[in-house]
Amino acid sequence: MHSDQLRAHGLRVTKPRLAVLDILAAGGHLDVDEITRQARSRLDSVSTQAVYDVLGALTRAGLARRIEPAGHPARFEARTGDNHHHVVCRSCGAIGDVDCAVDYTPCLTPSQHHGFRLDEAEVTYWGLCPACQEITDD
Amino acid sequence: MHSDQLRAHGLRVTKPRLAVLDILAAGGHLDVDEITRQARSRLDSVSTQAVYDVLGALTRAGLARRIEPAGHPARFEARTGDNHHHVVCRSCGAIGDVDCAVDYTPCLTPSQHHGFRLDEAEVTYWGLCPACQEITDD
DNA sequence: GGCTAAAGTTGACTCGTTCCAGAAAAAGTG
DNA sequence: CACTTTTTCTGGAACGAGTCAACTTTAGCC
Repeated sequence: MHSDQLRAHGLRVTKPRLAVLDILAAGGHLDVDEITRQARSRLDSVSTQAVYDVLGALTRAGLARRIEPAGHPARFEARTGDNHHHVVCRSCGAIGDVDCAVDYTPCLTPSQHHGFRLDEAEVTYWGLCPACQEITDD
Repeated sequence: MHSDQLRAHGLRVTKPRLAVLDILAAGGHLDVDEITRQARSRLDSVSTQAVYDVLGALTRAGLARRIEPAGHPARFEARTGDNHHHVVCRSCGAIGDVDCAVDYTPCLTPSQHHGFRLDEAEVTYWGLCPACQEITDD
């Protein structure tokens, strides 16, 4: 149950949180608007702020992951723990998952690090999704 | 001369464009604010809008590259043509360059592409820059 | 030098997001 | 069950980054 997940991370179990967690668990990369809409269809009502709060809490707890593709509103996905990456459509912002291409993460070991203490390597593939290709091609 | 670069890309040579191109050529990863400030110190005056327009034109022409780290304002760098990546400080947004770790770009050939037509692979390393480490550590 | 399209100016405005206050409602604890 | 603390609510205001639109200026070409 998702309630256990919440408790395990020291978060209180509330309806909005369960709803959002449920929505994210269903898969996909949703923006705040979409999450809010879906949450409202499950509960009688949820405030926009509550959704932002919940997403913030889940992200901090590591139960959700925030994806912020340049030029598009932020999206969230259930964090599966694996180190996967994303394909983003330049035109509509659609997102797809991509497993790390190589076994060993070439990612986390850059040649130079300028003294930075690194904690994550993010890979984003940019292109056009099938739907947007059709529109552009015609 | 930078005027030639502009002309070569079909762009008219104007004072704001030369100034911005000059500033970028000096190196670094600057945000619009900083570019505007530097441009104003070279010219009598430049509108914020003009700076955005110029940066847009330069980016479209391939003379500049836009970097947009999640949670930080966009930054621009002179495009050197090589396929390098960036280290970004989570705290202050400072950016450093990193050459592609591997010779063959493992980057551009993800295992799955969901039908997307890809044109770029972006790698961002997240961490704390030396300065911010000190503040956090203490 | 004069013409025309491209580039710049100005100011209002959008968008996604955050913050704020105070009141109400739940959740966990003893 | 009563109590304390967290979370949520309503609603509004504010934010920074960036965009739009109408008008003026300027670069490049004859």
